[in-house]
Amino acid sequence: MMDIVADTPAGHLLVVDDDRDICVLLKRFLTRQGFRVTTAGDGGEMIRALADWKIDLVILDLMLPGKDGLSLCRDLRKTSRVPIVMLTVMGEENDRIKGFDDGADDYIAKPFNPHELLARIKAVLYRTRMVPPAPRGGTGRVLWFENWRLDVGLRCLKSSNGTLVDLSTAEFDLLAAFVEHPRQVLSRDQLLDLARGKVEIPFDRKIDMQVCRLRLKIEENPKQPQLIQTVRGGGYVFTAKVSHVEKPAA
Amino acid sequence: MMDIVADTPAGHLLVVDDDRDICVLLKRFLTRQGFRVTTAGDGGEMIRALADWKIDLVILDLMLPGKDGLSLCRDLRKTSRVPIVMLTVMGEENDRIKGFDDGADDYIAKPFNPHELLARIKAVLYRTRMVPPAPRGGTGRVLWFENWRLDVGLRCLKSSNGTLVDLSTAEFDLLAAFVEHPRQVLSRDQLLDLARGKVEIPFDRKIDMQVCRLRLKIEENPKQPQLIQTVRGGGYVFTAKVSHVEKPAA
DNA sequence: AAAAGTTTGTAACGAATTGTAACAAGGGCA
DNA sequence: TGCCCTTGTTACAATTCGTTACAAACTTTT
Repeated sequence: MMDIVADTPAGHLLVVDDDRDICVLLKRFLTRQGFRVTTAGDGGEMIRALADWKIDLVILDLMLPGKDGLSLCRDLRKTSRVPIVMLTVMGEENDRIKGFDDGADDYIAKPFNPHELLARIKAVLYRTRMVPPAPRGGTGRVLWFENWRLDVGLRCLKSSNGTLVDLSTAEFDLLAAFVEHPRQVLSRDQLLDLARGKVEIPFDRKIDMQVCRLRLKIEENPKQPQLIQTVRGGGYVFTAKVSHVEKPAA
Repeated sequence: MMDIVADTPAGHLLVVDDDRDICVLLKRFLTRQGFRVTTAGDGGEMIRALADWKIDLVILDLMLPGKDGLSLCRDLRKTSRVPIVMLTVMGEENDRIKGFDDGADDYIAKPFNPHELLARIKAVLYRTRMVPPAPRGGTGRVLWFENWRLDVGLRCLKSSNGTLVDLSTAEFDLLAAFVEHPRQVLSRDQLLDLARGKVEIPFDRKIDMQVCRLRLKIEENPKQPQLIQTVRGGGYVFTAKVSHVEKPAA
């Protein structure tokens, strides 16, 4: 259950399509645009996802194995007010209109232009007022330290030579906590709180491990760490100078 | 030769398209917009251009004679991080999305609005351009005394011959306290305070131990200490002459 | 749904660091 | 010199941290 608290995405989308490729590509694209994306291959998975998460918008393929998208759309509307964008296939004009009839908030024909889909998603989200239309101020935060560029919105870390460093969620959150509180000694409890957003019960050594792993990825020489230094009996400090850069709205 | 300057997002673009007209038109337009533009008609020319110049962004047509744009895109991504904007033809929707999958940073469908292309180029350049990291600020305080160089920012101590002396955190802090208060008699309480930032309760002999250990590491002859001298009944004094040096921006 | 691959958390061991105790050494003063 | 007091040093014990190995929890693939 990955729960991201540090920087909430623009919204949580659910893509329902039986074509795995489409799911993957859409997930990648929309994630890059700042959304959190969950995918489902059929109606069952969709129901489950909707039960498990608070979904802001559903992108629903018209043709699905088992129960088709239209019926799902209808069903959904009976039980929920979640906005729906239907994916239809070029030429199925009738179905398209039916899609509207059956409660979809918008539709888009496959093959589609991802940017157009994005625009529709934003428009629907805006209309339904679930989420502010543009990514909020914090989303585009980009931070520099040493030779690193940390894009909080995109949740990625690049070296200045351009190589992308692969950080897991937990690693990213921890690093973000450090970078956003440079030159402060952060106790393990504080770090746990900052990185997970939760106050965990017992004194743990999770953080130690996490720090160790993080150091392996971002320190030149992990044995003599420059960025994350340990304060015996206190916690850890991030010692680099951090410069903030505000990314303009896309 | 390229310039990394802040005034304009201008840069050196490489347009790869087998359609000579497109190349010419794009070159004219983009040049007017302040970019330096090189064109290539196929993959071979592209490779050569990339070798000859420092290209900031590649505009790559999807359909090319010989090796097509997609494979080129993939290849390029393996060897370089240069941003890529793909040109696709309306209707090649699958390829379009695949372009994303294969590492393009953005794409635009032909026929396109030049201004839209311009906007995409700028956006990609902004997203991907690496700004040199900010120099480390005042934290780079460096202090000299005798034959030693104490880098407070890097928390390391070097001998003038370059050998690095390995100090533990507590040792470093204690030394820093001394070096930053030269020629002052510092009581044990003061030292405790300066080095740990805390006022500890009972009178201890911790400091004595630390001083002893520090002397072993930095004194030529620990039995007859020159740098840290003890003041009987008072504490310790750091007697060396200290010169401050502000570290230049890296 | 099983399997393979990731990521995260636990346990444990070893190493480094720091504090305590004990005693030796040295200084000042009668 | 001999006695008290302070400091230096050694030995040892107690923390604390880094890291490896492994298990549990999740994800993604098949």
